[in-house]
Amino acid sequence: MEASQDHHPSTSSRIGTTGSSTGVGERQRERIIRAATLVFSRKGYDGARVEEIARSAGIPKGNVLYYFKTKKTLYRVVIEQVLSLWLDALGNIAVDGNPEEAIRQYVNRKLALSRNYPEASRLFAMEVISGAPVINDHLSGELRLWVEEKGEVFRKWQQDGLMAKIDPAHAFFMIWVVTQTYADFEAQIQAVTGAKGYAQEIYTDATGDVVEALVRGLGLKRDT
Amino acid sequence: MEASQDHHPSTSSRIGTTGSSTGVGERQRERIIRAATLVFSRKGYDGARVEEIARSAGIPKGNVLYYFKTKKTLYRVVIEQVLSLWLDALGNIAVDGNPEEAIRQYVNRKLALSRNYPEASRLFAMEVISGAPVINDHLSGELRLWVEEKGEVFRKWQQDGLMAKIDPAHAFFMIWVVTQTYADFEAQIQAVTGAKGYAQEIYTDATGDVVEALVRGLGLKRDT
DNA sequence: GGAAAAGTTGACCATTCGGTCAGTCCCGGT
DNA sequence: ACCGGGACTGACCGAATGGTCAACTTTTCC
Repeated sequence: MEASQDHHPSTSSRIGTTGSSTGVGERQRERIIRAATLVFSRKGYDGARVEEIARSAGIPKGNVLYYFKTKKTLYRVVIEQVLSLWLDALGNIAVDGNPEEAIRQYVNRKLALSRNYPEASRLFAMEVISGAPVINDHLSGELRLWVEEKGEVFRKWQQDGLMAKIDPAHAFFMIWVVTQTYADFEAQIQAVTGAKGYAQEIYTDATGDVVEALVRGLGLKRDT
Repeated sequence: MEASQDHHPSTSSRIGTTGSSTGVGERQRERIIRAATLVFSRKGYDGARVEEIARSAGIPKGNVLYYFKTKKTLYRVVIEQVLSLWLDALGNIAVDGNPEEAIRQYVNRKLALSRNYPEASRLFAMEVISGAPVINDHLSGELRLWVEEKGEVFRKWQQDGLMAKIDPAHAFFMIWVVTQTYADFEAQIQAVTGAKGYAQEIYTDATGDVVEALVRGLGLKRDT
């Protein structure tokens, strides 16, 4: 909940309302953002059509452009929201406590994220595959710092013999990519497994195995 | 090397030539396919522009449409070529021999693939994230069969206590996604690690760690 | 050498796209 | 009742897009 950078309607008034509704068309804004996330996540920025976003939101195209002056503005807002969701979920990895439990929790948290917001995960993946033209700065800024910081924790664990000696950054890549697979490659997994009730079945089945495999792969031990 | 389904020029004559050049414009065809792979892998089908593909191939747009009647035809050819590359690389996992070595080889083979053909990997990822509208049949057909078949091998290993008890399909997902990360998420990895000579540094550094982590994660043992 | 086939090109067309805009609707305040 | 402004809409515009085509050049084959 942040990231506004546009035009006429925004979080400007909001003070003068009766007190109950938080902004009149604020609902519309979120409707549009939700629809845009969906379309952008499937087609990418260039492939997405404003009118399709509008249709998906159930409103005319003109109305979309009323809230977001340009397609690019809308994309920025959407992807920045997705990114902040992603970064928030990175959260804290408990420095103390035992590594195994810490990572187990972290993995589960990320797994839940891509289960609950698969479109967000896909949009993020799309952006990165496209070369991250929009969020590159965020990646080499905030994310990089986060990795360096948390990487130190990994290094400490490794020195204590509680974690396999893997370049911390690559350990993160491995965790991230594995947890996101089930959202990003849903189509492939669905095709291969022939799953019907995808959301429920797969996640429940896979979660356990995957977490264990990761913990094992990273050689995480319980602090004694 | 197959997959032609278009228009006038194709692998029609080829017999009558002097013997040296295998078709005159056959080079062009491949030029175009290479360029198309690049553009499609960054923008996806809808986002890619025929003219951009043409520019990337260094020829006028009209010439591209001469070899491939429509954008869709070109995309089909390109992605089917990528898919066959992918499926070929699946190759055989040695049924006998020790599991650890078998998977180690398999992972290394896939890792090499995404190092040598990162655009192919990205294009495949894009297609799947978009919902695999074109290759869905292939995935639920050939790929699914392959997984079921090779999954049996995994199950046998598991019964012999040579592999952790993970749903075989998910074991494959894990292997695939980890090996593809370095191609698909290159932008992110580059941003986070600040790597300059990406292609060389990262792959050399990561390969070892990743392979070990996977082998460990899948609980693979050497047959004794 | 010459004609047919294959290859190449820029001009051109219909459609679609992102974005603008004038005008309408709906609301609370006075 | 009336006003003013935010919310909304469909018609519209210029630019870009996928695709066609007729003219032209090159290659192939007898």
